[in-house]
Amino acid sequence: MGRRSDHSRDELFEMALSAAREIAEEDGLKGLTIRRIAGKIGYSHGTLYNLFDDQDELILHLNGRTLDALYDTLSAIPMTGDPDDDLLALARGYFAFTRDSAKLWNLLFEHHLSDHQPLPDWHHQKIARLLGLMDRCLDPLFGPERDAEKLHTARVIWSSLHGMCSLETQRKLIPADSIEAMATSLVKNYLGGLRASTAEGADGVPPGSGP
Amino acid sequence: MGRRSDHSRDELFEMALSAAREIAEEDGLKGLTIRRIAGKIGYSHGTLYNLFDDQDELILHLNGRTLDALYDTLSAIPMTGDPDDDLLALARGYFAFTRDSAKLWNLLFEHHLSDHQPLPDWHHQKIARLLGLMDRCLDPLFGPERDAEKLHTARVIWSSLHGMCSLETQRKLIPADSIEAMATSLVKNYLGGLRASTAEGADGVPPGSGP
DNA sequence: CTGTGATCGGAACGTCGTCCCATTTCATCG
DNA sequence: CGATGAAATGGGACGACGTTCCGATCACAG
Repeated sequence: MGRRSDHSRDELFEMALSAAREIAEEDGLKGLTIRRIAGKIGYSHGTLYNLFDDQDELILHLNGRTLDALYDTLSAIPMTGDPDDDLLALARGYFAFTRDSAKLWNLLFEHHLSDHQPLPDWHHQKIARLLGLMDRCLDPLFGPERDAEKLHTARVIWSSLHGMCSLETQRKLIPADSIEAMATSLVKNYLGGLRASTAEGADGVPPGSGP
Repeated sequence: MGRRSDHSRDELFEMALSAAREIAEEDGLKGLTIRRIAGKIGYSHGTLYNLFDDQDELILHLNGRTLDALYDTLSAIPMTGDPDDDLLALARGYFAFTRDSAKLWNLLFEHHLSDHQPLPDWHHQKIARLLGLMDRCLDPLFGPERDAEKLHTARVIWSSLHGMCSLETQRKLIPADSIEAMATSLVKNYLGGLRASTAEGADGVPPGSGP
């Protein structure tokens, strides 16, 4: 019953998160119990409380791993330098990830910290890193002196793609459209409108769209 | 212990959903337990199982009420006939709703039926009704013979707005941009690009858009 | 070899969803 | 009016959950 030297503390940490990932991939948040994770790695449930403060923190770390995996997937996509093509390539990679790891990706949004506690900084940085990938695609469209607009544009596109994935995985956008087609339409026309309005010196308002 | 005629079955149904709504508004999904709902309306927890199959079905009905409330809010917004203005008015109404009823709106997406069971038809119809509001805004942009493109456009915008709300309420889009500004940018430029591409006969939105 | 501190297993507690059933009440019929 | 059956209600029971706690046990320093 006492101390076992089967695994180091770090190994245990990894084993727990790995087991949690497998359970979440299979049964989602509902099946992700402390006791089941502990059973899967051959330890008692009390032991997990030596590694994590509570269930929330465990899931937070699992979500961190999911964000890392998404970043690894997207950052491996080759960029061509064409904003439209590159954004769509990222979108396709994103969609593929949310489909292959649907339950894991859903966990990112199903799980909340209680009392509207803010997420830790390292979590926000993982998100910012993902947004940075989109941001870089837009470099050719915006000069280096227009960083704020570029970031704004990246956020609009990122949020929009997120919404498409969210509604698709929950099957709440029927009759189902192809989200690939939706993303294509979004990128082509949104960037098209953006190019037109900035080319004519307007402020985001395309000419001829006034009341 | 026995039958009470304090309330009819329908009254009980309404009382339960109303109590559930108040609890969800305060404590979200975590606090939404059968026992707490029952306690709030002065009945035992067993009684709720005469009204609902299980917790999932209760939440499903609560979510239905939330969709109804959202529809009532949005359909009361006066329309001008200008697609840009009307879509933005709907977006602002949507944003206001998701902020005022944040926990209730989150419940729409935190809660899943197990085993990827499809949502009931009446639920899908409530969503379709909301989408219809966006669809009607786009009437001036698309002739009556281009219904498919119009619906496609409505879905792109609806999904995008949803993504913005989703990331905002979860504070997962920091540093926070104003989603009102994001929505304005989206609608102006996306519709602008759409107008430009269709005016030039390009295929920004191919009819029957498939790969 | 001995002490000490970290680590582990598992009991305990309160809560949960769900099932079950004796009990009570209402509506209907004789 | 009184009996009868159906519907509804309260609450016990069960297994599972998150979390806390503590005695038992082991690794390691001295």
